[in-house]
Amino acid sequence: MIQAPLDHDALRKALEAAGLRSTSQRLAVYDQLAAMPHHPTAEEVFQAVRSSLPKISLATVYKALEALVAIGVVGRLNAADGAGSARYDARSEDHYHFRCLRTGTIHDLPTEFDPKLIEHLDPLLAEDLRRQGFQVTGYRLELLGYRRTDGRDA
Amino acid sequence: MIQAPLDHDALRKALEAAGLRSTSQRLAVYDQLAAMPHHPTAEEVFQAVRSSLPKISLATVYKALEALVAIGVVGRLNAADGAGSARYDARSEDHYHFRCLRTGTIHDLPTEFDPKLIEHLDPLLAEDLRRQGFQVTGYRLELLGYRRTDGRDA
DNA sequence: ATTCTTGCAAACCTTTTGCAGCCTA
DNA sequence: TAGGCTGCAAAAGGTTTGCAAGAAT
Repeated sequence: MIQAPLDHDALRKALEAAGLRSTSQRLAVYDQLAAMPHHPTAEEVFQAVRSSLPKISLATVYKALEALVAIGVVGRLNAADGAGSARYDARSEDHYHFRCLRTGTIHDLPTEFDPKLIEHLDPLLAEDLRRQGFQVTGYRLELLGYRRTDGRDA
Repeated sequence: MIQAPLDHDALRKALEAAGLRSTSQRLAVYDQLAAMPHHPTAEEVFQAVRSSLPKISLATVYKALEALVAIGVVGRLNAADGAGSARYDARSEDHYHFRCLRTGTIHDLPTEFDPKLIEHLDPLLAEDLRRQGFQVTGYRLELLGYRRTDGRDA
């Protein structure tokens, strides 16, 4: 099971530590995001959050997501191939994604394997890159394919 | 050195084989794209192509890029993290990218290493994924970091 | 009390589309 | 010649911004 989402106290502290205020909108956005298994778009988060905060606006959802990304408790994922909208992820640490080429949805991958993939990359390559002026600080691995249609997928 | 870009004859054949026509705009877009080392946005391609075809329109550049992606001679890369614009790549086969977190530019990585990374992924995981309904057909690996500022980068 | 945040609407940017005229096969 | 393609302009998403009123510290 992925990772325990932050509770309100932890999230309040994280916001506070960054000099940001903890508002009901930010908490609600985080809660809804953490509860959605397929990393949703801002619009999807908006629709979900309306159930608890009917008067929230889409702009506020964008701002809240931006704040959560800024403090590092939420990640923003790129769109399928440059088109469409961004997707958000309540996990902050490195992990892998599976992107369904049919629906565009993104799923978390179990991370029992290879948590430090980059250490396996050819050390010679790393040396080579450094020499060329590339300082590598992280990586992103995404598996592509098709998800059996049987439920949570659209 | 990466890969030889297609010459006009090869590109004409590729377009023809797909039932598409070879136009000066499509050839020019491909040429400019292949000549740019840091995978450019549609707008950047547009500006570059104007030097040879001053009356080309941005819409045509988008359509040409779409055609080139459709026949598989150009790849479309996702935007940095969901925001901004897509970037294009005149290479079609699997390879790796380095994304500069400062400028957003994307560079090709030398591919001397690990051309079949996915085969190294835990076979157990692959089995696990299949059981869960994920059919993996490809993957995307992107290194993130900072590029020494010394030239082609903005 | 002060400063940050919200919500609304308008602005913005990237990408797509409709259509008349042009060009390729 | 026929049908795809271009170029223009307008439309369509998705995301950001300006600002007055409201909320958090």
